[in-house]
Amino acid sequence: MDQLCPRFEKAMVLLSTRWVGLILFELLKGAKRFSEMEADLPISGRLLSDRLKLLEKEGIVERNIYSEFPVRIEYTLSEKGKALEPVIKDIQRWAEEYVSADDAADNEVK
Amino acid sequence: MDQLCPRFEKAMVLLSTRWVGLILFELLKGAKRFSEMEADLPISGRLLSDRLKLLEKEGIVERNIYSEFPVRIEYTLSEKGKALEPVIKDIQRWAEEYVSADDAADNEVK
DNA sequence: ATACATTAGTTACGAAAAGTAATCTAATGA
DNA sequence: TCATTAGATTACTTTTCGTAACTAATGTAT
Repeated sequence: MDQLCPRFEKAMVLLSTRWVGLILFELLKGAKRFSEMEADLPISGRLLSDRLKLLEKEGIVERNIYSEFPVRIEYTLSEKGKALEPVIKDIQRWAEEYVSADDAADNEVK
Repeated sequence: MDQLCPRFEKAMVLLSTRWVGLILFELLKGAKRFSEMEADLPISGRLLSDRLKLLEKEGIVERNIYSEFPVRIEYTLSEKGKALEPVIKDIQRWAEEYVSADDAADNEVK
């Protein structure tokens, strides 16, 4: 039995947190507002708020406030966040090659 | 608001399932028995059992029974499972570069 | 001044899911 | 009968989730 690298384990736990992957995917496309993400992702406002706070705390997401009318708040990826792009891209490639349309349907139907 | 690709969403949900990443990491090192994984990973037997069943159902993990004394059961990655290696490697690289030792400590201390 | 609209959350709370440890089952050979 | 491996089951606690209502800041209309 060998030890897990603590940094790896930490990364894994973070990235395994529900919705974190999808939020990263969303932000890789560019800056997003709270309400845009809420509309795009199958996630409630409460959870989205929780996750954004978590990702901000971890230095992965940045929160920018623009004092316009009405107030506009944009979320973007930090350098640390952008560095996760290869992970997301690999998952996309894998999904295209190995996840069948039928498998994917399981998610919807419930 | 654009639609999420169902295959990608399915892959993301699967890979975001708690412990799945660590189990894949473990199996990328080679065939493992139930008790080895239980010892290596911070996860109870019940959950390990659940996750292995899930991964087997998804065609990612294979379960091989050897009728020896005592019975030996080994888990290995299928081709579909091995194809996830780049994802895990990317996460390792990212963790080494961006997760500080202090951050990693958060995981342990609780 | 008062009331309303807009964006971005927060809070409260019950329901559901996930977590654990400990104990039980089953197959097989010594 | 006991030991070994693998896992299922039970009983229980903890965490997480989703809905819906509420807050806060700011500008606009009356």
